[in-house]
Amino acid sequence: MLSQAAEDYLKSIYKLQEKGGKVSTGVLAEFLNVKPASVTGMIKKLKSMKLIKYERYHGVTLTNAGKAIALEVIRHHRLLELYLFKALGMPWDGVHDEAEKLEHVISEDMEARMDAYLGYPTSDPHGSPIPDKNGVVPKTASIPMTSLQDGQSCVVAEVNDSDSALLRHLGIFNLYPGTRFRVIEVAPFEGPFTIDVAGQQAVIGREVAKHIFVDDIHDT
Amino acid sequence: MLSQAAEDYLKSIYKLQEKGGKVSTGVLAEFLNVKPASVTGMIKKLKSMKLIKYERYHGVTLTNAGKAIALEVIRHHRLLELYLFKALGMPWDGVHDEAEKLEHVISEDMEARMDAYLGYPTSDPHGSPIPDKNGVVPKTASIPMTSLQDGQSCVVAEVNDSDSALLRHLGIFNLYPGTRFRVIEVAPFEGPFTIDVAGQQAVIGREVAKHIFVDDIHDT
DNA sequence: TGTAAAATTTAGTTATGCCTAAATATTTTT
DNA sequence: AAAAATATTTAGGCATAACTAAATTTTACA
Repeated sequence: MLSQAAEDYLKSIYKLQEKGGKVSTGVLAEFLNVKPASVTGMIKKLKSMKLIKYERYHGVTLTNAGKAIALEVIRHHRLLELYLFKALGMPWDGVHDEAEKLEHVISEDMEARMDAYLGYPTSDPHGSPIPDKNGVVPKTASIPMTSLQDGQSCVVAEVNDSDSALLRHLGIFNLYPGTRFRVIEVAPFEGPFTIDVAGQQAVIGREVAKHIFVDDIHDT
Repeated sequence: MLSQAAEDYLKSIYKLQEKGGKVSTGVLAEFLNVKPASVTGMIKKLKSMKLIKYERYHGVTLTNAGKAIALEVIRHHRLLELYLFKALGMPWDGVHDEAEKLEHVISEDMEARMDAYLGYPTSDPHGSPIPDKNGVVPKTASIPMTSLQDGQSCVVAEVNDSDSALLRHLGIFNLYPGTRFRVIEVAPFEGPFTIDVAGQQAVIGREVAKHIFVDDIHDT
């Protein structure tokens, strides 16, 4: 069995790899809140297990075996988030931390039971896709809210799940996945977004908007 | 935060202490499947944290602080067992292993939500009492099945939860907590018990009977 | 293109929690 | 009550996964 630390490394590499191909030691260290020297150590171990490809000073990528494990852990995490949200009524800003601990310890049987209970869902409470049991990730096609223009209407597709204060803030405006809103105005010079959510006006700063992804865009 | 290993030691000391007062290094080592030398090491650590009382060569007992932690872990375990059984439909011979891993990682919030969902239960699927959130353990007054006589009728109160093969075996005869059965015959010379469960006859060996505890006994 | 800055790796340390082997204390037996 | 058997502790090691400090490699720019 793989250690929790190793699973976290693989999961993190997967997430960072999605943006840019190779993942550097420094970026991974920053993401995992450890020192770069510690990352080098774990990298060697993961390489010896053939879970990553690695050359000194040149970053890492996952092998197929490594990717499979990363997706399994992500699947656990997202299924757990949705399960805790729906079955136990946990607030959407609380499920991430709980899932972060549980994802490493649940059995395949428990995974399957949650999956069935939830009706084989494809996304978690924050809109992130849930890989299926074969590691296939449902396709999503959302764009950052920051690229919206005045007058455009859209639906919240996904929000960053790791910052619970941000999630509480979005909850106040009802900005959950599935919620439609319309951009009233984008203030010039990288200013905030004034939007209309179900008749209510809200002002969303750039920093917040960066963490919101939307789709189904219409000009009005 | 206390390590999982430390929590397991405290939980084990609590369970062993229930039978005989002080817990010896050897008994604890056997129970935890580690070597006595390892136990000595952990004991020193727990003593320095004031969670146990200990004198070289003379066994350990829990302090109030240690007992509180032990009961918290046991509460997690038993709530989880019942939750997995009722909410996810896990078989009663599977919940122990899953709970064993989860008990160390769930939050107080999750504990409270499961407790509420289950209606503040007082016993788990194997009939073991669930300590309340203040560490108060519901009183039970069951006796070992091995002390039953011919013709006595009783109700299953509690069965040992850690041996899943045993639990599967009992499941075949419907010997769950709450099930009433009658002793038809106790074979002489430490022989097996022939019993009647809802009209069905079953033969239960001594070794199995040792793990079954019963109450509400009537002579018929 | 050479040098300074930045990133990364190596080397050596720490803490946990387990192990074996040897030493020591306690208990049982004769 | 001494010897033998049993239990426990000490001493020294190992693996994991983090750390700091120093050395090395890469990159960026002057």
